[in-house]
Amino acid sequence: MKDFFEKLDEQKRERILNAAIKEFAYKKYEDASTNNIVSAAQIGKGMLFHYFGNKKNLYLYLYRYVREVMDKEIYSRIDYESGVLPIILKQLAKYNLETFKRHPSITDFIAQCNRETSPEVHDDIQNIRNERGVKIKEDIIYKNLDMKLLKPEFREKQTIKLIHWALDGYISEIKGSYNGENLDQLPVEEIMTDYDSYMDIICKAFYL
Amino acid sequence: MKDFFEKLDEQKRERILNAAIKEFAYKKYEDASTNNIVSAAQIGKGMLFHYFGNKKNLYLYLYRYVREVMDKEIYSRIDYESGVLPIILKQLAKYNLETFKRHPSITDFIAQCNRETSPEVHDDIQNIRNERGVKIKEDIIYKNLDMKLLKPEFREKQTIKLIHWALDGYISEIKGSYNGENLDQLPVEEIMTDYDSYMDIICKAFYL
DNA sequence: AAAACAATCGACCATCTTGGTCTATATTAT
DNA sequence: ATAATATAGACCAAGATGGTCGATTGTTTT
Repeated sequence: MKDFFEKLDEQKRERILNAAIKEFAYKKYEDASTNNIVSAAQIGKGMLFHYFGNKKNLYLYLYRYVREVMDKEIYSRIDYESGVLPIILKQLAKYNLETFKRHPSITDFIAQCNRETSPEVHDDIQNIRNERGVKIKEDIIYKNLDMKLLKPEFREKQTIKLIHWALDGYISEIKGSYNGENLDQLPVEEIMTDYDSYMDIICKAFYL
Repeated sequence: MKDFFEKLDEQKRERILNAAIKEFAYKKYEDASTNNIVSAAQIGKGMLFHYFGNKKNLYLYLYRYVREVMDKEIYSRIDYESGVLPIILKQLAKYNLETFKRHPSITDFIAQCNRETSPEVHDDIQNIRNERGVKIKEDIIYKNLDMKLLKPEFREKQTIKLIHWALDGYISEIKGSYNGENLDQLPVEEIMTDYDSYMDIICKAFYL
């Protein structure tokens, strides 16, 4: 059934994926409209149901898909060895932006899924979530940090949180400013250069 | 017409306001449902239209209302004199939390209004917005800062942004964790004590 | 070229939701 | 008791919903 979908050429497949992810990202399951999806994806209505059978299947397919993307494109690529938070966060930021470029609404979609309470899909999401242990980003980061690299007066968990919030702030601003159009030309390398200068300030302030 | 509404006892009035603000906060104007509002506010459907005439009037009334609240309860109370960013941000944070307590979705509602593209209300919002000059929070803050209070090596705009993001991060986390229930017991004073300890770290790191 | 097969569209369906109305009932004031 | 006001929710036409299906187009296979 979904074989039909997976055999589509990449362009069309991603058009459908992104249209659907976007629709589900900003509405609860029940409010999301398959009509909006097909019209944004520029396909006939019949096709969506030919590929996925029904709304619920589509939704669960998307959830599995984005989880896999996040895992493969981001989390599994992080190198925690340095023990320096800004270095770890920079990797996260970079891979995150690259994924954002392909699937702009992916983060919001996942957040929406986690909030989802619709009885029709709630349990299924929980099940998929538990299939593989949920990688809780923050826990993994915190466990791999070397606090001795911080200046002595800053060796507290609160410092870690502040650094996290500060550097995430920059990425959020970038994402916010690219809401909409020219996304395929998002200059990741350039952004990472700016990221470095923020990182330098943080390191100068908190690290030895 | 809306006199009827304003003469309601406070409890009911705020129930209606919050139900409506919440409904409009997370959906575009066209997707927001007056049915959801009346059922959340526990009033009959007729009443909503008795008070506001129609959906659009309700929406614009809300927008005027929240703008006034934000102005009166937050922006106009800030004292910029110290020129020290964390001190200014702390005031913002405190007043913000108090407002959040009364109207949990107010910030999201305003954000949604600013994004709003529905032709039926877009222009009206812009007009209300321009009635009084928009106070752009960040501009006012930046203009009143005394950079000489920072350690010399940190006297850059980037430092300011980092501090801003970092401290806003704490407030966002608090707001996120109180999503839903026990909001009337949100311990603002206690939170501000924690805020102080984050503030201290920032000051120790960046200020003389 | 014909026939067989697959991919695609969008009109169509019953059902539900929408913003808004209006009548019938409570409640209050006189 | 009467008049005036406040309230609820059944009801309406219009539109949107998830899902179906016959018709059409495009691509192979013969």
